[in-house]
Amino acid sequence: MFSRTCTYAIKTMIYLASRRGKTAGMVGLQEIAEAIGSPKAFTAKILQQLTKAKLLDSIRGRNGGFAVPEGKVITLADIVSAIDGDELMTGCVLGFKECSAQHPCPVHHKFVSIRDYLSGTLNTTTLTELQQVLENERVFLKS
Amino acid sequence: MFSRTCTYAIKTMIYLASRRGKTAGMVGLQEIAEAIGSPKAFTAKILQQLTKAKLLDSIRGRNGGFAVPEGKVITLADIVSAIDGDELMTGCVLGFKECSAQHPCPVHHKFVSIRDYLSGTLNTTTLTELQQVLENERVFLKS
DNA sequence: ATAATTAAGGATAAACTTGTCCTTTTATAG
DNA sequence: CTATAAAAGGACAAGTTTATCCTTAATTAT
Repeated sequence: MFSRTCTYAIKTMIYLASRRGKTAGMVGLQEIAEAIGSPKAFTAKILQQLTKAKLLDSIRGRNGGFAVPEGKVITLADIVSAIDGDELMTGCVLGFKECSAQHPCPVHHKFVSIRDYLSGTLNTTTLTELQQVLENERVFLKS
Repeated sequence: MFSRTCTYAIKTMIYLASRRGKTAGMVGLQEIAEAIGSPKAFTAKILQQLTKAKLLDSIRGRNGGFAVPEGKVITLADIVSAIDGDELMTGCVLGFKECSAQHPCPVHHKFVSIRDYLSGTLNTTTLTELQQVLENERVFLKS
């Protein structure tokens, strides 16, 4: 469903959301990679992408690191879109460019509601919400 | 969502289902690849996989080819499972092995119903049904 | 029997994703 | 200022998916 890169991105964002408020400063790459169990150097690249997409703030140098921008509402759709693009949310499951209700692929009508349901969930699920799940329940970010 | 290989497999199966009955004999690789717009040699490998998974019959030599076994009910789940495995239908979207209702990842409760809806659709959608869609409507298998 | 046709299967290549390493840039502590 | 710490960025390596090519095996028409 999502690329592995995207799952790292989602975990990263949830972790950083859960640290927002608790820490004054920024959270470093090292800590993030340990918290979500991801390869450090690869995670650095993903953090760059998220930063370029304005989903994270970053500061270089001593005491630098990453943080979710204060006050910004971020959804799962924002993250997925930044990393995997929105093919999953808007494209045809068989990969046809011209697939539509008027000119459908054979499975179009079977999948359009699944895609909309998925898309709706991604668009309405916020980081804040997921951060609360992580805090309030017996929930993990790393195996 | 699905691998490209899997989309070729689905298109192949729908095409062969639509040819079932209409032709006495088997349908050859060449015709299949043209009908669904896929690379011929690669499609050959996929046909092998589908045959090994018992989703297709194959016959070698002159007048040989492939066909959907007569009388067999095949669902999208059968095809997806044979090609991509069932991670999509049963696994955690973040890739955790130990994710469950009791021990959930942060997005588990958001995605479990999507996964079940998707899984339900795959399991209940039959080739026969899709073949009829292809025949009765203005539907295409190739761009 | 022989030639022609077609799927099966092995080896290899191209493209993309995932992952590492090293250098450069930026910022801060001392 | 200088040394240290951290992100940015480029180059490269490993792994996986997608795709091609060629040989082998099986079947049939002649």
